[in-house]
Amino acid sequence: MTVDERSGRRQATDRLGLVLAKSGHIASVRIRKALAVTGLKPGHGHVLLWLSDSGPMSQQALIEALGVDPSVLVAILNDLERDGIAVRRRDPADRRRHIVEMSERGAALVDEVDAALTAVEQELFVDLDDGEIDLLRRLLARVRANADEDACAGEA
Amino acid sequence: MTVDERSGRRQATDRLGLVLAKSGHIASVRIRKALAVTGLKPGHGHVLLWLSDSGPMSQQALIEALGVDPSVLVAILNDLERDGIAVRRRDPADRRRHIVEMSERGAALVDEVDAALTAVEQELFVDLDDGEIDLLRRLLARVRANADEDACAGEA
DNA sequence: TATTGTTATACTCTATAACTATA
DNA sequence: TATAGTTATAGAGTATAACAATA
Repeated sequence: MTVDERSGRRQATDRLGLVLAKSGHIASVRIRKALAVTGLKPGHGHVLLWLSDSGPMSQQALIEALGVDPSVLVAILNDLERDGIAVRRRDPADRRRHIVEMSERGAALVDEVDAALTAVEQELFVDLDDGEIDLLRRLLARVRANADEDACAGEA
Repeated sequence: MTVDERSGRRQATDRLGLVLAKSGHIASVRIRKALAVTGLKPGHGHVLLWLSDSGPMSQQALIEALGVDPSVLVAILNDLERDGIAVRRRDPADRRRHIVEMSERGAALVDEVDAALTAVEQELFVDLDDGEIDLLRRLLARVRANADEDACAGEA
């Protein structure tokens, strides 16, 4: 870490907050471009992956999983449903809830989404070995957990 | 890393590209909120830090440093100049160039920006020790370098 | 009264293309 | 002809607030 001798301040290139924001944005842009071949935007692909991993979910569960605003998820689901990729149906046990489910067409898209993401990751992390990739994943998961805790504490 | 047994696919929570994009966005949001007390937006604060670290710079140099589009930098500098935080002057050696410099008012703001960023970093990285923070910084710097190389190769 | 989902809307950030002036 | 900077504009992503339906 380089520290300026006059000010004793870390340089902008070393501010981890800025570095994380920048590299995250780079990843977002790459993902958006890679997913374009599937006709999906990042949030749409992300929802599809969750439905593929976890099966039918309520919108609330998806909101928590993706960490997005309810209005954002509604817009995503409107698109997915219009294109026949996912379906909303009322939960008979609680008619306020919508259960979201992949359609067959959605299931067919998952592999494309997966391949596009894998390609992006190979580009971005090309010179990291498996151990470093796993390390990065763990460190970022802890950052995310810290942020979630803060958010919960802030709400309470 | 968890792998689904049926599909052999990584779960969404383990896709490093998605994790990086998400944690980066969280950092962006935190930085934006923290900088609000200084009256600056993230890009504006970032420019100010670079001018503080490196002294007067051409707009081209700032464009490279921040990794933004020229039109984005112009908008930022218009704001900073309007608010008396930075000044543009023509380079006498090449009258196409603008040399950008902090004003005294800008210099006075740098410490506030620095403090706001430090506060965000303490929140986000609270449970990482110094070694882990440094590790994360190095890993992300390599990701950024990979992306820059790709971008250059793509342009050529 | 609280919760789930919806709509309308506005704001931030970023990118694209066409332009001016200087070299 | 190429480069530095500018402008206008459009798009993606997100957040806010007010709302309907159900519990």
